Amino acid sequence: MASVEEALREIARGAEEIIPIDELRKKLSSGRQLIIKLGMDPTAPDIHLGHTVILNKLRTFQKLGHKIVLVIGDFTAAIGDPSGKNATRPELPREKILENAQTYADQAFKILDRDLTEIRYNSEWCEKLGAAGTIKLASKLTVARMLERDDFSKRYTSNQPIAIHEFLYPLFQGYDSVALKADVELGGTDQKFNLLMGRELQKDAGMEPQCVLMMPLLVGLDGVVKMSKSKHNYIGVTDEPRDMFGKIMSISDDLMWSYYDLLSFKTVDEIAKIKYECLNQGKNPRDAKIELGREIVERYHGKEAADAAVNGFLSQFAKGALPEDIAEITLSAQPVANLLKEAGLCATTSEALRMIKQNAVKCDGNVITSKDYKVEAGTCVWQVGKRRFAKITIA
RNA sequence: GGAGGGGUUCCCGAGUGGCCAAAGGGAUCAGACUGUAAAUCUGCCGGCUCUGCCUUCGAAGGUUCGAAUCCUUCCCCCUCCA
Repeated sequence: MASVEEALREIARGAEEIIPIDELRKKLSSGRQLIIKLGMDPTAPDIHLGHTVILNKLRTFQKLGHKIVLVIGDFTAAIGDPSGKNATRPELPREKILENAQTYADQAFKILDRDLTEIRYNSEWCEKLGAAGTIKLASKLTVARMLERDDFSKRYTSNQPIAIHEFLYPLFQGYDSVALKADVELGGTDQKFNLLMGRELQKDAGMEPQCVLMMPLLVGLDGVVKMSKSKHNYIGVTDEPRDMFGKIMSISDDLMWSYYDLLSFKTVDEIAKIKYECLNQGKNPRDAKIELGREIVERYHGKEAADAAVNGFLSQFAKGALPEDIAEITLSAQPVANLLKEAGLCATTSEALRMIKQNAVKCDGNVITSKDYKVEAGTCVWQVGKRRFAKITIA
């Protein structure tokens, strides 16, 4: 059994903020099994690397023997977490929410120990509240307090709509903590308001308030906003190995260091060493990125797939070779633009024509310069841009 | 309930009767340069049977030779007053 201080150091690693740290120390010292809560909003089915930052941290708690409770927000999903949003979220149909929740949980178990994890749906206790309970809950907070929230105040001052039900989200999330008697709740920094709500409601209910641990938000592939499904800047844990690796290779060097800190299982010292080598000893940052990519792909797909992804990448982009498995398709003779559309290389013929005009289309390595290019019978490898390939046979 | 402002192509945002597939910026995509990095430069940026044609400016009607722009009704958002 690790000492309390050791445990605390491990828990605090990479964390943005722990509120309040003294209470957490006290809870850890008590020797009892703590209830660690993580809420999940099942509005999108795929877990991406941004989510894993927190899941990795949950795993740390698991290793220390504490109990993880994943709260699937099937009830609150009807609201949609307004955190960090600048718009009201669309409502999801019930069956879609449950389906997402299932997929979500399955993916979480790529990281978490299934035997030490409990999954609860918050409709279990939220539905029992009924209208009367909800009104009582809503009485705990003032509108002024609610408008202190950064995302709400921004929307409010910029004349964006805020629906009343969005105010209920933090309250229900806080109520989850009451229902579960949570000791610690994890979340991203954007969850601060919601997480603290749990503390307030627990105090109000006369129980020991939970501690709050916030992890930094992982920045998405664009290098600007946080990784999220809706921004299309994410790396999903179910992404194909080659895709996953390619996405990691496409991030900027600055972003890479942030990914190292939040995603790598290497020790802080090991990461510092790699960084030093790149900055002072002429190590190519590309190689550091390859190492990171390999580690992450291996975590979700195994060593063999990781090796294949790395090698495929090197031969395709560093040496200019063709990728290994190119989709094969047989089509009838037709104008080039239509051919590219039919083969799925371009979304529309207009796009295909544009690509041709921009010298982005190649047939067996030769740039196609005219839309009037005569397609001949036989098999050729067609390429659009750097990464779209198809082997087309003209019947 | 009253008064006023507003809904434009992925996003922001110009556009008040023809020169509008619609300025400008962002994102995406492509080309150059590279480490498929970033930055930078260039181009593209509704669709099609592509020197032309078709569909688009909250929705539906209408006026007009011609409407994103004018009129009518409806839907939605915001602000102030009550």
